[in-house]
This record gives sequence, structure tokens and C-alpha cells, in this order.
Amino acid sequence: MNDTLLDTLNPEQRRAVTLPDASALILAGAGSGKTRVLTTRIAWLIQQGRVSPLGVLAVTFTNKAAKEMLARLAALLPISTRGMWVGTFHGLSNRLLRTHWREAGLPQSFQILDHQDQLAAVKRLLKALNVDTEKYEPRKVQWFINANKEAGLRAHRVEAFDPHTRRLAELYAAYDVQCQREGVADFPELLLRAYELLERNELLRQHYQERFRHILVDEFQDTNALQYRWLRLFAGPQAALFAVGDDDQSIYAFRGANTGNMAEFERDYAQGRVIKLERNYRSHGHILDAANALIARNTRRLGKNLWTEDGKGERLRLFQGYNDQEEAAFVMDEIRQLERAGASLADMAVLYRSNAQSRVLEHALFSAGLPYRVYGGLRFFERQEIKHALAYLRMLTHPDDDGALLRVVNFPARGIGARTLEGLQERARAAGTSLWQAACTAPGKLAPFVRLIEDLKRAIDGLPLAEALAQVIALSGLEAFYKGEREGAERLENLGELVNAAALFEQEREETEAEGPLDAFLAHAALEAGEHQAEAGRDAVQLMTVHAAKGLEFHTVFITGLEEGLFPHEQSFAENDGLEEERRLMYVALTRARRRLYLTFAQSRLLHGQTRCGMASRFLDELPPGALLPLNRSVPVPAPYGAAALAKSEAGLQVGQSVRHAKFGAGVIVDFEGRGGDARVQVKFGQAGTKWLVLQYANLQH
DNA sequence: GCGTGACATTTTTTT
DNA sequence: AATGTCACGC
Repeated sequence: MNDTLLDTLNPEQRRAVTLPDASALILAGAGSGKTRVLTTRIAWLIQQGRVSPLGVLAVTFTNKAAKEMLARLAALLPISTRGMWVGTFHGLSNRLLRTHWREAGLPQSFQILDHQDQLAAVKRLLKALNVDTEKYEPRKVQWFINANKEAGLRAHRVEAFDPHTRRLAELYAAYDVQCQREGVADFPELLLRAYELLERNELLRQHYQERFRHILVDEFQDTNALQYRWLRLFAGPQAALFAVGDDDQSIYAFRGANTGNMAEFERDYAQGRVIKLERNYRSHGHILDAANALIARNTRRLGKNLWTEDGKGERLRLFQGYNDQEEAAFVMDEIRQLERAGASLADMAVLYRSNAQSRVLEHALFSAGLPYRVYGGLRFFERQEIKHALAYLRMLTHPDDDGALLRVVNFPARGIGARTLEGLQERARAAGTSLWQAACTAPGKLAPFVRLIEDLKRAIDGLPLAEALAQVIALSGLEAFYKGEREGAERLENLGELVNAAALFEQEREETEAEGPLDAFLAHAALEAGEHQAEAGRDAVQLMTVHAAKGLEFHTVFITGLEEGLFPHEQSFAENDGLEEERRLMYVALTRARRRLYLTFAQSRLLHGQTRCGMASRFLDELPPGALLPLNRSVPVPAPYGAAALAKSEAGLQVGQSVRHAKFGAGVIVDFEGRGGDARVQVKFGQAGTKWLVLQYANLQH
């Protein structure tokens, strides 16, 4: 058994799997068998008797990755994976907080706010405090709160040197008070609360630190400051931290991921125990050569070079289209040819930098009658009918949840408008109670609603979860409402799907869990996006952003829209290290392909309702020419294209160039459009912000 | 209380 | 082009 576990591993992988009981950093390149090493390591540790299954803590970022890990473990070991702590940061934090809700200062049935719910809560707060939402945009306030929580900072510890930031910190403090009063926790709160719980409660800390002897983390390059501290706290002085990651695939810095964690981890924990997995089992040579050459341009890398024993394979096919439609038509033609040659559509992916680009591609595929599937977009548990049904459920288990009440109090419409609600909120504020309590004590127009909730409570008492949910959907009036809607059929279907999900959830649920089935299901709904929708499993071309493609692989990959300003995205030019992140993104895109890779771009494209001209992405210049196969007759790949390029060369300006304006001062060109007398450039100035200027009149110095 | 039209606002996304 | 937000009038 021991042998079979390690048999198929290469020497580096085996070395990683069989490391002693100490912390280590595994630098795992794309396609190097990262997940395999992680799961085999756990299996090996357990098999060797170095740790019991309950002494393992394995953390991932997505539920999908956690599930896959559990499935692989179950296949490797003759043990039950039930009760093992394998999950996402948020899922595990939730588990801890549900078990120790009292010590954590939370109500037993505390509810989890997803992104939407949180934004609604912030808006409500700003309104209650009479804050000018022009000056303090809800989204920005939300971002401020989350960024600080993810840095591990509570409101009183936020450093604020200017009045605006000070005010934001006050709002952050008020927001936390509101959440506490309502008994709800947003996503970063789960982690921060779990962290603080262990930090402050010595008994609990000792308990968990003694229990978890081996802590393993996947996608370590994506951890933020709080997650890293969370890991360190769980590990304590003794546990072995096994971190697997790839700094070259860090593409989430924009949401707080801190690649610096890897260097810090090496210094503080893994000194001398760093293993690089560089052998790639996925792609042919030309693809890897291209990826290696591209990523080599980034500074501050930990350094890795992928290699394969497979041959060079096909060169990367390069196509330039006249516009986005021609580009899409090309992609479609190639797909059709490949399909005719017997390739599976599901093994082809069309990637793009931003979601807006999918439309043209979808249109082309649709017209051609090729089945396709677009990833991203609205998730199951984020749909309004689902949120409504869940909000009713929340009212039943946790009536003090003001957000849930406001969501359903007048949906379906029952004549409770802004005026009534204002009165209700006023009374709640005066009495210092939740909206629900205020509604119960002075019902007035709200009486029917209060009665409805009470009736629902009685109706579902003792029912299994799925039946209870079906009752709620029927009795709340949601069902009748959507039956009457013209486009309600799909929503009704989704509600049916939700009942199914509840039934499935109850079936699979572990009985050992501390919380009731209702709370558990609501937490599940908040933490689990609800992956698959129709279309899944069918043989269809896969359309997705490069971000969404991370972790996946395909026989054939199309990387589209390779134009300056789009990929790399113009927004990145102004950001610190923005271009390096874009390059890592391109690296991720390249390494998704096993056998065939297409790189396409268009000279002009319709964006935000207007035609914009662009030139070929600099990333194309950064690939080794020998690995490329140009498909157009003339292929001046590095040369600029189109009218806009002309305008630029006329004026001697280009994107990324520093310029000076008489009034606005120093700035950097971030975009341009039009030609001749209409040519305009977008310049980001230090003081004056970002402005569009007509080239003819701007008189820019450079 | 609810429907309508003007208006801005557009990277990437998981939990 | 498309979507969400918001103020306004019925």
C-alpha cells in the first residue's frame, strides 16, 4: 500500500510528500501535480501513523477544491473522511464559530452576509446615519471595511490621518455595531472572528493547536494578510504547515492576496524546506517555452522554469482580425474544423480578459449552432427568488435579522411602503430593538406580515428541511407571485431546484454538526455559490475569463482580445505592479493549454458602444518568435496597428508614456481613440485625476 | 406604493 | 450595448 501511494510520483513530488513533520513550502508550477501532492501528503501522513485523520487541517479557497481533495482522499485511504477538517477558510471558520458561538460573542443562529447582503447592510447604515452617499459611496465603504478586516484591523486600529479616512473608520465601527446587533457576520468577519476567538481564548487555542499537528494549504499565493495570520495561529508553535502555491499564478492581488506571504513563510517557517515542482505533465514544449519566456520578464519572482519530457508539439497559432467580429468568426471556424476532425467541444476553451468580450464570441458560436457554455455570471444562490426564499427562512430561525426582514417584508407586495418602514425603523431605533421586535409590539399595517411569519413558524415546525422550505415558498406567496409573472417560470423552476438542494443537503449532512438543519442550510447557501446550472456536462465549448480558467486545462485554448488596453487591461497601467499581475494572468492563460494554443487579437473592437482601435498586446512581443506560427500573411506582430496607431505615431505618443500638460501637470497616457483631428488621449494626472483630452488642443509636452 | 425614464458606469472574483 | 441606480410623477 505504501508503495502504491508513492509509486507514480516523480522524485520531487515524492520528496514533498514524504517530508518530515515540519513546515515546508512547495512551489508548484502550473500542471505539476500540485493537488496530487497535497492529497497524497495527507494520505501518506495518516497511513504512516504520523497523524490521525482528525489531526489534519487542510485549507483551500474554493469549495470545489475542498470537495475534490476529500474525494481523492477517500479514494486513497480506507477511512471515512467525515469529521475531517478539510474546507475553505470561510467554511472552517464558520464551523469553529458555530461550535463556539457563545465564546465568540455571536448568537447561536447567526447569519452570514454574502457580498450583496453586505452592500445592502452598508446602504442601510449610511441611510440611518444620514451620510452623504456621494462622498461616501456604499461600494467604497464596503470595500474599505473588507480591506481592513482582511488586513486583520478592527475599526479602532485603522490608521486614519485625514478626515475622510477617519470618517470611514467611524462608519466601519458603526457597521460592526449594526452587524453585532443584528447577529450577522460578513465573509471577512468569519475569518477575523475565528482568529480573534482563538487569539483571546487560551483554552480553545491550546485545544486546537494540540489537535492539528499538520496544516496544509492550497493556492498559498492567494492568501491575504488575515488568512496568513489565521494559519499561523492555528499552527501555533508546533504544527507543521505545508504550503503549496505558485507565485507566478498569483492573480488576485486586486482583492487583497499578498504574494509576500510566500517569501515571509519561507523565511519564518520553511527555511531549507522549499521544494520546486517544475516538471509539467500538461502541455507540450512550445507552450511551456512561451509561458517561461513571458513570465521571466517579471521581477520579484521566486523563480521556476517548467519543463516537460513531451515533445515541442505545435507552435502557438497567431491570428490578427480586422475587428472583433472577424476574430470571433475565426475562432468559430477553427472550432468547427477541430470538431469535424473529431475533437471534443468540451475540451476547447475560449478565454478573454473581461466578461464584456464574451458577447461577440457567444453570438458567433450561437449563429454557428455550436453548443457553448459561459462560466461566471449570476450564481444559483444569488438569484433574487432564491434570496427571497432564504430570507423568509432566515426570519424563521433568526427574526432579528433586519436585512432579511427588509428583503421580504413587502415581497410579494403587501402594501408596506417606505413610509411604514420609516416608522418601523424609527420605533426600533427608539426602543433599541430589532425591526421584527418593533413590528411585533406595534403591528399596525405590519400585522399581516407578523401573522404570516408566525404562521410559517407553526407550519414548518417538525417538518424536514426540504418540506419546510416548500411550505415557506408556498405560504409566503412567492410561489403565487411567480406563477403570475410572465417570466416567472424559470424562477419557479429555480425555487424547485432549491427544495431539491435542501433535500440533498439534509441527506449528506453530517449529524455531528452543532447547529440545527435550518441554520446549517442557510450557512451552506451563503458559503457555497452553487456551481452547476443546466448546460453542465454537455459537450460544449467553454467560454470564460482567464481568472475563471485558473486550475483548469483544455486540449485547445483560444486566448482572445490580445490588445494593449484590454490584455493587459488599461486599468492595470496605473496600479502598482499592475502590469506584472497582468503578465501572471497571461501566464495562467497560456498554461491552460495541453496541445494547441491560439492567440488572437483585433485591430478594432466595439467596446462600451464605441469602436476602439488597439494595437497588439505587448505580451505577444514577449513570446519567443520560434514558438509562434503566424496565420496571417503579413505578420508584423510587434508593430502597432490601425488608425489609432497612426494617430499616435503622428503625434509621437503612446500608451504608458509620460506627458506634461500646462494646467494639469505631469501624467501618463493610459488610452487613446480616434484619428487625425479627432484623436483623443486619456491621461492619468497625479493631481487632476484621469481626463480625456483632444490631442489637437491639449498641447502635451513629452 | 409603484412604475417609468433619465442617468451614469462599466477588470478580474471567491467566500 | 447593457445594466443598474435614482428621482420623479401618478
